Amino acid sequence: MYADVVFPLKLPPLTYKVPENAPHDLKGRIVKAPLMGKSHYGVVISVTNESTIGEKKNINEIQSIHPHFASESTLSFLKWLSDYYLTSMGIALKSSFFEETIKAWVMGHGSWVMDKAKDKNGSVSQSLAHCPLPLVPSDFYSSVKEKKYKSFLFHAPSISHEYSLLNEVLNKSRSDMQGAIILVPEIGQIEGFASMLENIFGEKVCVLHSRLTKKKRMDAVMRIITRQSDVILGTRSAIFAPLKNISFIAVLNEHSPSYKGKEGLRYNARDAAVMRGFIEKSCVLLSSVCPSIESIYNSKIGKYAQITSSNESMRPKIKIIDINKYKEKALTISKDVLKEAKDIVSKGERFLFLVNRKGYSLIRCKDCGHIVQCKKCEVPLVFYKGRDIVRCPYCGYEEKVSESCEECKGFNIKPFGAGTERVREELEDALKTDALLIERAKNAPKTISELSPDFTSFVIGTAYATKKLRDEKFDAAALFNMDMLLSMPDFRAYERTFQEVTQISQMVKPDGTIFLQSWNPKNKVFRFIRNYDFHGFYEYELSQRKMLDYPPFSRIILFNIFLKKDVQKFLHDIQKVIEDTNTDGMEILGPVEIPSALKSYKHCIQMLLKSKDRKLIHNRAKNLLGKLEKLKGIKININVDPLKI
DNA sequence: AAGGCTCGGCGT
DNA sequence: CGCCGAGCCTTG
Repeated sequence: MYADVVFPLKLPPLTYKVPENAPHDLKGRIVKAPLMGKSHYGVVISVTNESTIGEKKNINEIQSIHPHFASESTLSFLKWLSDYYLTSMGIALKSSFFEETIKAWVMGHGSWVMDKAKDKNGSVSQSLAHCPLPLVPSDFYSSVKEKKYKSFLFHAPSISHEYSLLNEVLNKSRSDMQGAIILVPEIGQIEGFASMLENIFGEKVCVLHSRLTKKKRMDAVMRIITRQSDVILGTRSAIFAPLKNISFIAVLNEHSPSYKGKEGLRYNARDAAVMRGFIEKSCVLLSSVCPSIESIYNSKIGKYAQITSSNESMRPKIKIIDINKYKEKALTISKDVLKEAKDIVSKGERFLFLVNRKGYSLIRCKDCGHIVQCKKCEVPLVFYKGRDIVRCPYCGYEEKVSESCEECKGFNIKPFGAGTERVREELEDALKTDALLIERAKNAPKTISELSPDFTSFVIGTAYATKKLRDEKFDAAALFNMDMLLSMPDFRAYERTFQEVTQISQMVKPDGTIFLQSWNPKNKVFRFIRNYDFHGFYEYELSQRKMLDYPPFSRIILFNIFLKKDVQKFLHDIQKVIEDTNTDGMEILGPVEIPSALKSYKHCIQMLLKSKDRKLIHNRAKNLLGKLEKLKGIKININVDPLKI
C-alpha cells in the first residue's frame, strides 16, 4: 500500500509506503514522513495499492501516523484551491492553518490540549438603530438546517441593514447552526461584530486574522479543532479555519478588494467562501451596500438567490461640482464646497474632506505640462510644502524642489492637483478655523473625540480615514480628485468609484450632502451615482463589459514573470513558449515589460490570458505555466481573477 | 525547508 | 587558478 502525502511546502504530493499496522482510515490523517533526510509533518490525500512511480525507486515509509486533519470535504477544498489558483496543494495546505495545528498538537504531547477559558476583552455592545428587515426566503433557513448548499446575495440599503440581517438570521437559526464562519474585510471591523456574535453564541465565538500573535493564533486553532469554538469571525484567511461541519458562511461587504490575497495563495475569500459552502453543503450569505458587478450578475443568472429590501433608506444628497468654471482661481476647494463649509462651522456640525493623496500636491510645469516623477518608480513625486521637498510615495526617495522644468527648462513650475495638506491650508485660510488631519500612526485613536478633544468641524484624510472613522457620522463630505479614480487604467475603475461613493454615503447623515468635484462632470457614471441608481449603473457597466469582453463575460489570468536581466532574451523565449503552446479559444495580451514591484528582481514581464471558457483557460494556463517554469532565473507570480490590471 | 551542487565573481 | 558565496535544484 502506498499513500500520497502533501507537505505544507511548494511541492506536489509525494508517495510513501504505508506501514503494515497502519489504520484503515489513513486518508486525511497527519503523518510524519522522511523528506530530504529529515522528517516532516504532512497530510495523506490518497491511498493506493500500486505505486504510480514504479518499484525501481526506493520508496520511503511513513514514520508515524497521527489524528485526522482533513475531512473528505477539506481535501476537496484544498484540491479546488490548488487547481483554481494554479498552485501546489502544499501551498493551499500551508494557508489552511496546518502548521498551527501541528504545533498545537506537538505542544499537547500527542493530544490537543483542552485549554482554559478564553480571555475576554470586554467587548463593547454596539447600539444599533432598529432597521426594517427584508424578507428572508424560507429556503435560507432550510439551507442552514438541512445542510443543503445555497448562496444568497443581500444588497443592503445601509450598513445597519447588513448588520441587522446577519443578527436576525443568526438568532433565528442558532439552534440549527452547527458551525459558522463570518468574514469581514478589515481587521478593524471585527470588534463590532464580535459583540453581536458573543451575544448569540457566547463562548463559542473565536476570532481569527493575520495580526494575531503566533500564540493567540495557535490558541484559536486549538479551540477550533477541539470544537470549543465553532463560530469563527475573521478576515479573509478565516475561510481556511480548520472547522468541520459548517452550516453557515457569511461574507460581509462582499465587494471589498481586501478579500483578494496579495501573496502566497492569491485567493479571493468571497469566491473561496462560496466554494467551501458548496463543498461543505452549507448556506452562504454574501452582503454589501454596493455588491460587486460579478455577484449581482451571479444573482441574475440564478447562481445566488437574491434577498431584496423593499424599504429604501434615506440617503444624503449628492452634488456634482463642475470645477471647470473655477479654472481661473487656483484653489482646490470649489466655492460651493466652501459655502457649505462656512454653514457647517456656524451650525457646529462636521464636514469630512476626502483627498486621495497625502502631502501638498504634485509639481507640474505650466508651459509643457510635464509632471515631476520618480526616476526609478515612474510615479509622480509628491510635494511637501513645509519641508520644500518632493517625495516618492512608493520608494521614499526625496529631493529638493527644482527651480526649473527638467523637460523644457522653463521656470513656470507650479503645484498641481490636491493633497490633504493643501486642502487643509485652503480651508484654514478661507475660514480661519482649525482642521483635523487624519494620518496613519501607530496606536492611533479610533474616534475623532479621542483624536482631538476640542471640537473640530473639519476632518481631512485619505482613504485611510474612511476606514479609521467608519462609525462616525458627518453632516457633509467632499471628495476631490474624482477624475483620478475614474481614469484608473483598470476595467473596474467605474465600479470602484461607485462603491467608494456609496461607502462614503454611509458616513454622512441622511439629510446631509456629499460634494464630488470633477473636471469631467458629464461622465455618465455621475448620473448614476448622483441618484444612487445602482441598477442603472449595473446595466450600463454590464453592457460595457460585454462589449469589451471583460468579466463576468470572460475569465482573466495574469502572469507576472520577474527576472534580473536579459529582458529581450526572455521576451523572445516566452514568445517561443507561447508559440509552442495550444492557445485556441484564448486571447493573450503581451508579454510586455512593466515596472517591477519586487526588490530583488529588477524587471517584470506581464502577460494576460483571457477566455470565455473557465475550464479551457485554466488548462491552458496550467500548461503554459509548466513550460515557463522550466526557464531559468525567473520567478513567476500568477494571479487568477485579478482585481486590478 | 534545507542540504547539496553549480556557477560566477573576485582575489592571489 | 582557486576559493567562496549566492542562488538553483531536489526531495517519494
